[in-house]
Amino acid sequence: MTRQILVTSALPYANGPIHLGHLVEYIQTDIFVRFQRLRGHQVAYLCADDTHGTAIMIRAQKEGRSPEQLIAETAVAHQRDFAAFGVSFDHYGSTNSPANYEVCTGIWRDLRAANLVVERSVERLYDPVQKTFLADRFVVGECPRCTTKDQYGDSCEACGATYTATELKNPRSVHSGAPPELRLSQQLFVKLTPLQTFLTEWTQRSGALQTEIANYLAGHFLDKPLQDWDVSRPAPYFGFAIPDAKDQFWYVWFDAPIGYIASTQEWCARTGQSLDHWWKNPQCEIVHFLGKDITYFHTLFWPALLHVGGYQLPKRVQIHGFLRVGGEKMSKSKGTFVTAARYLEHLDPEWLRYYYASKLSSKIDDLDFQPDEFVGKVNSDLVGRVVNLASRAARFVESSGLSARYPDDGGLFATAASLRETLATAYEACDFREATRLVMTLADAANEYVESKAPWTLKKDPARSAELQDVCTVVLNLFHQIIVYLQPVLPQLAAKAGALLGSPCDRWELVTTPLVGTRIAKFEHLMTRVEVAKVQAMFVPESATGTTPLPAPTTPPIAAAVLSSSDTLSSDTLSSDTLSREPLAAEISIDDFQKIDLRIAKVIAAEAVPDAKKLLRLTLSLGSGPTRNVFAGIKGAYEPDQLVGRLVVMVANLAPRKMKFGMSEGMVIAAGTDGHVFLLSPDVGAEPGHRLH
RNA sequence: GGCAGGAUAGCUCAGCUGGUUAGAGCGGCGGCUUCAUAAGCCGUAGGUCGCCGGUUCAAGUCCGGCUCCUGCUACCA
Repeated sequence: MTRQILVTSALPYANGPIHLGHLVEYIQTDIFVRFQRLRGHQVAYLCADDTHGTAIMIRAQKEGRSPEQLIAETAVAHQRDFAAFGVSFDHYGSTNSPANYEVCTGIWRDLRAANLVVERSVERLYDPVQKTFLADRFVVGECPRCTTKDQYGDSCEACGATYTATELKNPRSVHSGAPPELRLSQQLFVKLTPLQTFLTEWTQRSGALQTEIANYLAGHFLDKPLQDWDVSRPAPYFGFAIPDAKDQFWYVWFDAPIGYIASTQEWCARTGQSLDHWWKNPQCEIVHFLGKDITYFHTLFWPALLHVGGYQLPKRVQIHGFLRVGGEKMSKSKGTFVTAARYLEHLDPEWLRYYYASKLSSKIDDLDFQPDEFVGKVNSDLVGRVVNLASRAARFVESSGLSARYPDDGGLFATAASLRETLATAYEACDFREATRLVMTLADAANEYVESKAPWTLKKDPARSAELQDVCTVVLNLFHQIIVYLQPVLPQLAAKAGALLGSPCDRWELVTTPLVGTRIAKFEHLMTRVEVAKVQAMFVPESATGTTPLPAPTTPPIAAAVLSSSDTLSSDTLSSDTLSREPLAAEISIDDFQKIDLRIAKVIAAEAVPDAKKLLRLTLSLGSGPTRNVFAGIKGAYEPDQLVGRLVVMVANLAPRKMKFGMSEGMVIAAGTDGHVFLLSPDVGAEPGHRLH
């Protein structure tokens, strides 16, 4: 049965660029969407920019232009980034559109008709310079309890006190610096208590929500009367003026989710469809993808609005966690706040799609980007196992094509085909980690098959050419199945593989029918390997280009240490003020220090490396155990002969590093910079193997 | 402060309603192979399942307490 599915990703705020954190959501949604399309279902994937609110208004003002100019520019950038990552929206709108105003007005009318709108006078903070009301977080001052400076208007990060913004000492607007005033504002509220029974029923029993979310709502909001929701903001405000209220605008969170409907309407108008067919049709499954930070809006207010407006409620709200990098929050100063654009300067978008897929489950857990793991997944899973299959087989059948009949493969093809329901279940549940894991077991089986049939041996015997063709037919068919299964994750790879095999990989059921008798195109690499250095290069601290000191690298210690071996030695000439030239790194714990195993080592042999400008090859002894081969960038400062026999300090547990001239199994500690390098020596008595504490 | 989650091999995670010697992938180590983008195959070592107590014939799994981590927190619940 063909399903009709409307899918949305949360609307990105038009106040900043798309970054790797956003992409967790858009890639996750896109994989789901492409999976459904692959299965032959009718899918509409909709999104839009979220354009209203104080933040955008203030920023545009600061930049001396209109909010419309700002959001127009952002819209272009956002859509360019999404396209680059293969996010396949059917339509991308804007909440600042006539369509959105129309839908907002309709729902507003329904709220009024249901008697759910009430007016109330509220005391609010006002910035007299910017002439705008201020949310609590736009007011800073000293904590009234502990007097810590620069605390926001709601709570103190130092002592944990909570208070209202008016209690701050020396309060000031973050926009203008002016002390805020208190002013009365007539605001409009949506009453939610009349909808409480409905919301309780829907959140707890519809099955649309993940269990954690249902529990959260039950224990936090639905256990007591829901508060009325303040949906208006006084002028000036960048947004839609409420048609039947003077100088009041809809709060951005009122019109933002309505943007889902408005975007659909624009798409329907463009393609000659009916909006009701998508939003008022019980047969249509509405699925929202969003981050956990906006759970509350999408699981209480939004269903309330839909309910009152007579729209279908979401069949499913799929909530995901946040992206972390190296176990920490993304940070601009640490360089881990990576925009989509910066990623694209260094790396292939399909790598990220696969990496995220391999980590995503339907849980709400945060997802941690780990550079080493990223490299491992791409190189080992995609290049080493999947793409390698085509690489191992395609060349043997470039002239002959595939066998006319599918040969006996011991049941491999049938087994892979029979996995399709299990895989479909995993994709359907957004358990992409499980899906990719299962596909990799198929790739393993296929590689074992190659090994057991040894086509390279068959090739040497012209009498066995038919057998060779059969083996390659099997391998390429297994490859084809794998690619079809991965198509939602890797659409570009699927397109390239389709061209190679002369058959598209665009329908799920293709995995049940072997390709036979077709020609195979000349083999070209389908995907390149990724190098660690390229991933590291992406993490550039924001301050790196300025004059502020570089913070300690957050990249894994291995990579950082490897970089340091060349960086410190190749940097500029010695400065008179060495400390300011290379400022102190961030503080570390004793545990951090103890990870580094520094040892006394004896130089057994030293020689210049031919063709290397700066390197000496050292053979180091730690007293016992095997000697270490270490390349050190000290050629300009030391003669090999003078080093033999002396003691040095080395990092003994540094991961071996493959260098152009061989493996380097450690790092020799030295001070100074290029041309002025000074090795460290212990006092008399220290022996090779001694650890430094 | 409140609330929702989490803690299982070096890393990322599976372990359903309690039931044989706790699993997978990656990484490590050893061997094999050379068709392939130094890719592949085989083998192997790693865990007092955060801590304490309880229920039970039986607990990673259930209950209580504790510790630590993470997130959310609207005009703050």
